[in-house]
Order: sequence, then C-alpha cells, then structure tokens
Amino acid sequence: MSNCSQCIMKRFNPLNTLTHDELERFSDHKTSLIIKKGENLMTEGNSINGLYCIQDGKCKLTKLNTNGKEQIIKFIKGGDILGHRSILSEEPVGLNATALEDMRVCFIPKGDILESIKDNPQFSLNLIKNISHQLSHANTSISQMAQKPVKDRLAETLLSLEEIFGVDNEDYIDVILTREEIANTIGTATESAIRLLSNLKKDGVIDLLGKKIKILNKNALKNISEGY
Amino acid sequence: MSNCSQCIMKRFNPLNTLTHDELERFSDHKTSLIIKKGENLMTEGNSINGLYCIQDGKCKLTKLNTNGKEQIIKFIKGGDILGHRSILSEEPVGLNATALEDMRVCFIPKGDILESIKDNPQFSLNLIKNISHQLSHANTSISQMAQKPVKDRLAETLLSLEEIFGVDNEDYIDVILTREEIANTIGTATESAIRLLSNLKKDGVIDLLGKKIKILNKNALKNISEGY
DNA sequence: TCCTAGTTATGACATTTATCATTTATTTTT
DNA sequence: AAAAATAAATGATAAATGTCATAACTAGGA
Repeated sequence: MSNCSQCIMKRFNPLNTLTHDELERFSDHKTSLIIKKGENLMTEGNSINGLYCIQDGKCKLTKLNTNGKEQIIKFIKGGDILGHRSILSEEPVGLNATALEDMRVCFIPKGDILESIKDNPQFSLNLIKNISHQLSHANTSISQMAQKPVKDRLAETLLSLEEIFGVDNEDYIDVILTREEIANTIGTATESAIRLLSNLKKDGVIDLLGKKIKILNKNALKNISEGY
Repeated sequence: MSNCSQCIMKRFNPLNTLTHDELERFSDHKTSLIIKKGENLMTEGNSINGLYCIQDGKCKLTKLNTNGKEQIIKFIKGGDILGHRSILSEEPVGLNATALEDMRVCFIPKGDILESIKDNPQFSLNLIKNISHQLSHANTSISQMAQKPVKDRLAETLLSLEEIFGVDNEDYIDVILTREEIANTIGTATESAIRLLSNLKKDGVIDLLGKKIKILNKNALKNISEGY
C-alpha cells in the first residue's frame, strides 16, 4: 500500500502542511478504495467518519432538489479532498459525490484528522481556508445563477471546466460529461443546453466531437459569460 | 462603553465560547460604531482588519454582478458576526454589507481574534462550524436559484425572511425591504417580483401593507416553494 | 403644505426558456 | 454484428420571465 508521506497528491490540498509523523500515522490507518464510474463516494444526508483524498479520477458533487432535479454544485479531481466540511462541522454530508470515471481514493479516519487539527494549527487554518474559499466561490455561483441568462452561464461553465480539468493532447476539455450533466451544472433543460452548445459551435466559439468539447475562442466565451 | 462579558448578543454567535479574560481583552480594544441606513459596513474587495459583532439593526450582504445587477446573498441581524471569513482566509471581503436600517456595531481588532483562535480551540471550531454552515446553506441556494422558477423562490424567500427576522406585533415580517431588494434576493426583475407578490395577495396567501408583508398561509407558501 | 423624486403597480409586448414530439446518433447488451 | 437502450439533436409550441411605457402612490425635503 502506498505511503502518505511519499504521496504527491497532497501537494494540492491542505494535507501539505502535515508533518512526517502525522503522515505516517495517516498511512498506518488509511484505506484505499476504487470507486467505479457512476458509484457514489458520499451520499447526501449520510454521516461520514473520515476524509477522502482523491488520488485519481473525477467526480461531481450534486444536490437533489425538492422537485427531483439534480444540481451539480462542484467538480472534484485528483488532489482534492472531500468530507472535511462534514467532519469539522459535525454535520451529515450535504452533497452526493458521484464518480464521473473510475476513481482511486484514500480514506483517512476521522480520529487521525481531528488529532492533527488539535496538534497542527497550520493544518486547521488550511482547512478553514479551503472551506472559506469554497464559500466565496459558492456566493459567486448564487449570484450568477440568479442573475445571468442560461447562455452566459453555459459560457462561464465551459471556461471553468477547462480551468479545472485542463485539455487533452488535442485541446479538448479533459472531462467527459453528458449533455444532461452540463444542463444540471448550469441549471437548465437538457434540450436548452444542447441547443446553446450547437449555437456556440455554429458561431465558431467551440468545437464539439461527440461528448468532447474544445474551446476555440476563449475571449468570445468570456464576453458571452459577461453578457456581451 | 458597554462590556463584552456582559453583552448578551454573543449568546447567538461563536463568541459565546470565549472566556471571561478573552472577553475583557475584547472590551479593552473594541470600538463601537453607528452605521446609518444605506451605509456600507463592509465593501466587496476591501480588506478588513477585524470582526464586526452586530448589536442592533439589520443589513444585507450583496454582490455586484459583472452585468451591474445587485444580488442579495444573505441577511444579517443583531447577534450575527461579520468579517470572520475574511480574517480566517486572509482574503479581501467578498460581499458588501449595507445597512437596511441604522445599526449599532462593535468592531474587534483582528489581533485579538487571532489570539483567541490560537488559545481557544472551541472558539476556532465554532467559527469553522459557522462558515461550514454558511457553505451548506449557499449550496442549497445555488440549487434553488438554478432549478426553481421565480414564484417558488419568492415563496421560499418570504418564509426565510419570517424565519430570520420574525414578525412584529401585527404579524408582519419584521424587516422593511423595497420590492427591488426582494427582486434582488430571488434573482428576478423588480416588476416580476411585484406581480408575483400581488398574485400571492390575491390568492390570500400573504397580505401587503405598503412595504410590510404578512404571511397568512404558511403551508400554502411552503407548497409553492416546493413547486406545487 | 406642496413639490419632487423615488417606489409601486399594471398593461402590452418581446425574449428567453421549458416542454413535448420525433428523428438521428451513439453506446451498451445480447 | 444485431438489437436494444440511451443520449443527442432539432422542430413546434407553450409557458415563464424580462423589458418598456405609463400611471398611481408614497415619503421626505424645501
């Protein structure tokens, strides 16, 4: 089994402030697991007794609305952590985490996390910063969802997907989403998302190849996302 | 000047875990200020070097969109604190805090807050819980803004305004908002908000008296907010 | 008190977005 | 490889929401 102190994924998350000893303790107690595409790593309303550190693979964080519709709140990739909000606030998990592709994930039990929080103020602070950052991001999302038309939100989402996942060797955004998932991210009907994507393609702003999306004119998208 | 250790407002916020000594230190360094209706307590993008504890009065937390529209993210009342997210994450303030009526506010310098964070783990934890709770609330908002029609969001907002501010002695919701502010809360045009309010009145679900709003049928509103 | 500026209200209309129906394409299963 | 299931695309139409215009009302200042 791999060792936390040698793991490079922690470079990207709050675990990067942990001492060698702490990481050794994590290694001793951690479990590795494989989550298959479509499976849930966390489920809304469930409680969780540890923290997930994503080694590899992508997932979506979703919320089921009272009207039965799924809203995608955030995307998660290798290097991200999940579950810390729930541990810190001692509340059930608020979102579903569903694998978009097969994932490799490490699970570190709550006890070890709490110990490090007690002993290592810098670690606590980094967790707080992570959550704070999520909060300001969420506030921006609220504003955009409430005030911007669907077209603008689609443009914004495409830019942010490229930002998060980067591009493959042919410059396509490196994540595969169904049209329905794109619609559930921007909060619109699937057909509307499809139509708007087709329009963007017709206008030469993006290229579509099956589910793959390539941004051809980032400036144009940026303008659209700001309502021009 | 009033004394933090005797102040009852802290009963409602994370400051309730502070020791007598810590509160004395706060008292020595704190300043009290009056914010007049319409003035800003905090401004988006500015940095802040302390924490505000609201004694009295109400304010709105807003975000200015790239298209120039104001989105109301949250309402704040006596007993709430402001600015802790910015202090903890060492980032500029993300939202404007604008007084809806005259406010009395205490300002506690950053240094004292950070000292208590270092010394008092329970205080830190309570701040984290506060921010975590805001985050789950924000995620719910995203989902509702994205997926629910304006009518449902208005119903939801009215219920939540009564929840937050309570009612006066005639059962009107105890906060005065313009129709534009209501529209900016639910993310719609002012005229749409006005029309939907009129409809709710015509249906006997609410009563309107100038800017004052009374909920007559809470169950009906709850149903509307869930799409029935 | 009157005046002015701002707010609320309402109608007419334009635009955006959702829904439904159907076809075509793609993926999965057998 | 064929069949079945699922997803994408597109047209027609309905519903929701925004915009513009204007009138009625309200509150605060001269």
